[in-house]
Amino acid sequence: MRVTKALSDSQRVRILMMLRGGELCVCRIVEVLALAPSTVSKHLSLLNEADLVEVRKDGRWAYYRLPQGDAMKAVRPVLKWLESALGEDGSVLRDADRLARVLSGAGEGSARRTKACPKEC
Amino acid sequence: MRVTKALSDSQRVRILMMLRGGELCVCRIVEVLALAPSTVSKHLSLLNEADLVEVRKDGRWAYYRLPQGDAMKAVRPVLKWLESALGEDGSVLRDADRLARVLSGAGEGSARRTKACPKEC
DNA sequence: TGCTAATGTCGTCACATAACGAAATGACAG
DNA sequence: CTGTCATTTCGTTATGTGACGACATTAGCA
Repeated sequence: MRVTKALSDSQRVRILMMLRGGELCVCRIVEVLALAPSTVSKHLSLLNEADLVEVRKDGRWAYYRLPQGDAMKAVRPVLKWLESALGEDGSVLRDADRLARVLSGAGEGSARRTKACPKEC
Repeated sequence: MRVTKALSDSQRVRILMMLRGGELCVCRIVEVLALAPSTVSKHLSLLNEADLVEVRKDGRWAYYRLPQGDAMKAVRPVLKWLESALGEDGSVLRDADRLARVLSGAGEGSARRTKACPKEC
């Protein structure tokens, strides 16, 4: 039930869909979802408990990603189904858009953020 | 989200698992789950809205079953995954047991209930 | 025509959970 | 060591949801 409960919230599904493109720093997810950091953190920890995401901690930053290796095998069918069920859903598409803008560093003073969160997250 | 929300409750998952063996009358589901009829009815209507079950009304009885035909195609992957994830879960196994006993008409005064709900549901 | 029985609907209550802000944690910079 | 920043944890509040019982509905039967 942990998995289905984790999937029963739309914000968590949005996170999973965003992670299809690769790992993301918490702060970027916060930016895209426009929720309080503490709220996003809670969602991520629920997804983690359900083994739907993995964490990689690097310095002060935490990077979340879809499961890799063996763990991926268990989760793959679910993700595939999610994707087909709502892969082209409105909010998912909008998130992808916003994420692209966030990753390219739009809206900030200078051209920073090459790929990962540092420098300037 | 309707589907994932429908799957996020354990009673509803129990119902889906029970239906793998074929259609069931509401009263039998009530008997196995040991919940109030109104509660079970609500669960069934949620599953129905999520297109995870179909209804067949016959006289005063309502028989629920997993989707057939085209609808089945959309739901199949989900059911397959559910089955592999918790097909041999404790409560699911216990339900199968109780269901078998209910269907065979154990615990009643006489030998009724040949296959469908009438006579004596 | 009424009666009975099986489902479904509605209102209510208790509890789960998503959201926030405040404070704790842990890591790096000085 | 101290300060700062990203993240997490904690406590609170508002809303969502599962459970029940009471009642409405509908189908068959006397």
